[in-house]
Amino acid sequence: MERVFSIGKLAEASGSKVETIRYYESIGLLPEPERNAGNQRRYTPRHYDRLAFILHARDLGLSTEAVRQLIDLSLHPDMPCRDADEIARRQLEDVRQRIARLKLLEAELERTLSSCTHGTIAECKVIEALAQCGACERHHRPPR
Amino acid sequence: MERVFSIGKLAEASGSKVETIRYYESIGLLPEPERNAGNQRRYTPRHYDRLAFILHARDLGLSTEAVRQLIDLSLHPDMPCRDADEIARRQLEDVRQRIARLKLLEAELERTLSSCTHGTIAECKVIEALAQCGACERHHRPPR
DNA sequence: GCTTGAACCTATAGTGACTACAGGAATTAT
DNA sequence: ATAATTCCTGTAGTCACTATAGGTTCAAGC
Repeated sequence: MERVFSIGKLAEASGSKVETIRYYESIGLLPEPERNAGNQRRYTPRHYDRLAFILHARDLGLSTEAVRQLIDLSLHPDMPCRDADEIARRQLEDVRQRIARLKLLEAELERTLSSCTHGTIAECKVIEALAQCGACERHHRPPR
Repeated sequence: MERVFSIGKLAEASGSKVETIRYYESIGLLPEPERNAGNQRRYTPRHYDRLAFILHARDLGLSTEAVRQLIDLSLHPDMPCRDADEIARRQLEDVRQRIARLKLLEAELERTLSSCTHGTIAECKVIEALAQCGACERHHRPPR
């Protein structure tokens, strides 16, 4: 007999939530587990492994769609791994862009904050700075 | 007579979209503009300024709720600006955490990719690395 | 003045990735 | 045996938009 456990235990062990697990099942990322006599889900360590994979990949910022692709790939072990590699590479590209973008925002918020002298709203630089452009990336110009 | 312009022109000038502008009106971030004889919205430069403020703050990562708070604050110019300052400060904190988090992910993806030798899926390190923990921050341990 | 096509209108539904709730049934602890 | 907890399904809500349908108005060319 194999060790099985409830959805609550799986949630606890994986650091996720019961609802999230059911959600992953509903979108087909987690296989439907066996049920006990009372219709409750019974999970095996293989479910834990799959869930850990999903959670980790999501944590890394991959979309559920990317995760689905990786799972599909892993079910075809004799295919070349260029595709999995490509997914990771695209993700790295994306992460780097997000970092660069956030650093701009950080600088602008710092600038915004350092100019605040804690007077009244009327002379508050935070709101003023937010109303202006600074290192802003959107391309717009006031209507003439 | 004041210069007025259509929602399309406002979208173009601000670098946003017609639908987004109507959405901001619907959630009360943008005041309802006047309408012309044919029920079409006519905007003034003041609308442009407000919209630019919203878009810029959103760009900086503020939630629409935070933007709403800032707008409310700006309508009370004689209040102390500590509140506006606090909103920006919380946001900076948040941005810094996101950067730190993304840098961990970047390192892990780099590690993942550098170990890929382009064999078959069966020996692919990308999927393997994603299944494991590395610099992962979620707290979980396999079920015993 | 008329026609055509672009831009506008409202209302509703869809997105992603969950989260929360209602109203029960099953399990576990005492 | 009873009470508390956990589980079930199904539906609706979240955020910040985006898209679509089906209709009206506007601006330009003839």
